[in-house]
Amino acid sequence: MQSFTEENYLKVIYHLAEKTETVQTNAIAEQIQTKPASVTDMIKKLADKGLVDYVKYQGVSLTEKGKSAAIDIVRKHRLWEVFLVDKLNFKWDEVHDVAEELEHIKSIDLIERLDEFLGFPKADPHGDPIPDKHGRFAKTQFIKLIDLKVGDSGTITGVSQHSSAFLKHLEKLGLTLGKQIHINDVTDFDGSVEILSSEKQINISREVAKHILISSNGKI
Amino acid sequence: MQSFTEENYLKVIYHLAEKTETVQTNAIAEQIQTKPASVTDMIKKLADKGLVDYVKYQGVSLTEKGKSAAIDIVRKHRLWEVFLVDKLNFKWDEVHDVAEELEHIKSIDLIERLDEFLGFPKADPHGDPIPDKHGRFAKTQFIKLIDLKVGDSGTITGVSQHSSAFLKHLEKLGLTLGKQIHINDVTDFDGSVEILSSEKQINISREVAKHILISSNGKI
DNA sequence: TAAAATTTTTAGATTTACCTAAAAAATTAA
DNA sequence: TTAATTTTTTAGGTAAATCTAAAAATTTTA
Ligand SMILES: [Mn+2]
Ligand SMILES: [Mn+2]
Ligand SMILES: [Mn+2]
Ligand SMILES: [Mn+2]
Repeated sequence: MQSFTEENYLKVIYHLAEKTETVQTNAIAEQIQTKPASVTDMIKKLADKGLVDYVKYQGVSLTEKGKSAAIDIVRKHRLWEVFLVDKLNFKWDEVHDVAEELEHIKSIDLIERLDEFLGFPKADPHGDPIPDKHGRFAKTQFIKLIDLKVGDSGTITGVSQHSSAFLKHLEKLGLTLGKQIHINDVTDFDGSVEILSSEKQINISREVAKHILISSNGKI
Repeated sequence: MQSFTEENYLKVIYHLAEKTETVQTNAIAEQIQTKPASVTDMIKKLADKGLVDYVKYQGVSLTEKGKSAAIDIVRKHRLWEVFLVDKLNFKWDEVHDVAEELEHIKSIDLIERLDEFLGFPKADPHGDPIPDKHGRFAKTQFIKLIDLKVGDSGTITGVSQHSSAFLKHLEKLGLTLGKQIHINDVTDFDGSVEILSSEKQINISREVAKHILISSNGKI
């Protein structure tokens, strides 16, 4: 069994490993909001427990055991987010911090029953996939909105930025999960994107377009 | 804001104070499963924070601030227990340990929304009253089953022992919350009680009878 | 490839919540 | 009302998770 703190390290390493094979001390420190020296200490501890592979100065990666522990925490986090949105009527920008706490509750029974209560959801309120109880989940193939071409269309199925500010902004623009969009134009001047959604013309900045994930249904 | 550990101390002191005005160091140690020396340390800390009144060698009591913090934790504990039983189909003997963890989740919003989702319940699965958001709740006037006389009858509305073994035993006897009971006889030999419930004759030991709480409707 | 910059680790402290052992105070019994 | 017992506190220490400052390794730049 891992401590609250160890679990947070595992989860952060797991997410960082989605970008780079081996994860750097400084990157972990930034995510955990702690100092690199503290990260080194904890990495050693996790290595002793067989949860990460670690070579001094070379970065860390999760072992199978560590990865499975991390996925378990991700599963809990996302299921709790679904609970908060579907059952307690939280907005999608309000759930992350509470889920950060709830994900550490230790009870296998609890999470299996919660999963059932929620109807075995496949994705959380931000479109992220929810691993099943064996840690299995489909690797979703999303395209960033920014990478679509003029004339392409698709459905918003995820976001790659979970900050409240960003999510509130999308909400205001009406760009929520499940919405159909069509690329009308890309502005030469600033790279901003003109899209059509729910029969409305919306202009979004490059920065916003980068973090909207689309399951494309190709050209109309 | 209190730490997880401080919250546990406050809650334990609150419950112990229901029996004795001022709470002893050893009593706290036993509940928290720790050593008296550790309790003394923590009591000093709580006193510094203005959560308890403490005179060396004289025991502790909660200040208004401490009491309100304790009631807040009790509220959370009991609401989560209702959630586990009503929504996730846990049995009444399975919820306590999970609720011990859930009660420490920090989010005012979460607990208010949970309360609403559950329909503002007034009592938890063991019949214990749930304080409202201002910490107010009716002091329930229960009578112990053991204190009833032959010929009395009433409704089971609570238990004063929350161990899984005890609750499972009651379940098996069919003595759950809301059940009507009638005292048929008290055995001279061992003080065991003959009761009538759901048209069945049941014999319960003194020990069991001590921990069943009845809202009496007097003699039939 | 040597110097500079960056990243990572070590060394030594700190804080929180514990512990054991021994001293002190309070309570109970003789 | 002493003596014995019990309760509580103090003193001194430990483990987990932090920190700062400085040293060491690696990477980048010139
Ligand atoms: Mn989240
Ligand atoms: Mn999410
Ligand atoms: Mn309980
Ligand atoms: Mn209860």
